[in-house]
Amino acid sequence: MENLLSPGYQEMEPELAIRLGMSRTPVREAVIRLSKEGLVDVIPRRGIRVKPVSVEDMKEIYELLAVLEAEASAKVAMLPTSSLDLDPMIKAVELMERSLDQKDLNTWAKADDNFHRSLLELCPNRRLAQFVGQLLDQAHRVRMFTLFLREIPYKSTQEHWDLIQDLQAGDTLSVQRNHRVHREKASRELIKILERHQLKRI
Amino acid sequence: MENLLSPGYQEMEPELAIRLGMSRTPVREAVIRLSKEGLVDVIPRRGIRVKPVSVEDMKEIYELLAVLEAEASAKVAMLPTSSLDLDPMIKAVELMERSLDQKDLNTWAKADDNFHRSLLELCPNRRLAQFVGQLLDQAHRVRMFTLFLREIPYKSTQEHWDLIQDLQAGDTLSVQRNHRVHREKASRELIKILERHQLKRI
DNA sequence: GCATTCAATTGTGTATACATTATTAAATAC
DNA sequence: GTATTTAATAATGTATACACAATTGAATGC
Repeated sequence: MENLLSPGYQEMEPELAIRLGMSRTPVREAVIRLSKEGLVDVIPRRGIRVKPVSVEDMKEIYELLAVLEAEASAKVAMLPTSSLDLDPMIKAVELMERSLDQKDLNTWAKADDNFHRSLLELCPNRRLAQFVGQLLDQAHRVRMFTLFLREIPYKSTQEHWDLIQDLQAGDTLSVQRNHRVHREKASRELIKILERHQLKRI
Repeated sequence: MENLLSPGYQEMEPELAIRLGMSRTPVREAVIRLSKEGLVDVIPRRGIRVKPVSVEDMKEIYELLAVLEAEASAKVAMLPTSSLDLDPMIKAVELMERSLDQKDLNTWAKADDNFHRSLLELCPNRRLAQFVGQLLDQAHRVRMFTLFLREIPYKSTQEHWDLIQDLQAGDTLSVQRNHRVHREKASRELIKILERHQLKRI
């Protein structure tokens, strides 16, 4: 359903339409949407290009995730516990644990993504949630790519449990700090891998 | 160039096309773009609606502006002073002062907007800058509306000079705190006006 | 041989036409 | 008279067609 076209891939509107078996109209409309989401570039008369995500891009994205997810967490922690359904997040972390046991990194990554998106659903600031969702989309390809190049993320699971506990306790400041640290750590590791493997653009 | 259609205004694609004197295709494409920017809603079979901005929306927007503009300022303050061109910002504040002397609030508002957007241009995190730009767009209509309902913003000018000084001094933490406080203050005043005048949606 | 201009090809933007689906209104049955 | 079903209307999504603009290549002039 995604990632069918490689990064850097570039072709013109009419060719894309033929490849996708539809007319130019829906292709154009999809391209407008995708370019607004920052996933493709439209270079007039040169074609539509699947945006390769650079190391610099990942630094930008994770810098924003650190600030904004932490903010979102804090907002969620401020909600009355009665109206909080943390079940999806708990289920996600349980799946992370199980898949890690079986060394099924793909499932782990999906569960991790699920955890973060479930948290966003609880965030009352919808603009915040929606923008963070876009950032996660943009980072997705690179995360998938580095998934098998990184160490197995045993420690990460505990960090997620900690966030859940903070939310249950309604500890605004703690969850904000922990989430921020969580992303800053992830960022450092990711950048390290990208630079070690000379993966300038993915 | 903007604000031709009132908030809450709603009509179908074909009617919009006739009103704008063009075919449905460019209308559709514009609507897709505008909906991605959060300025209109597409309600299938009911029409395209110019999004009225509610008090809740403004709370969301200013909450994000407080965090993100402060972050952007901090990033700018971390840049080497040599590569920093603060001239547009200085010019903007000077214009704010002059227009305030002449009680020309429209010019003041434009200069104020210019100040904040000039700062964004300096921010190396382009995603951050672009998203904050969108938030400013969304808040624009309400700001214009409340412009003549608020007190004349004499104090605001000094706050802007302070930010410039922080940037010149490269004082990351100070500019971050000051910018955040600046927006939080603006937010409180705006919300107060909206609630006092019962302006639920603009 | 190089540069400039003109023509041909091709991509983009816009218009129009068509098919599909949803909603509303009308008609019939209970 | 009300409810359910069907038909008509109208909006959306997609396809096609056309006009314009830009780029590339060829041809001619210097």
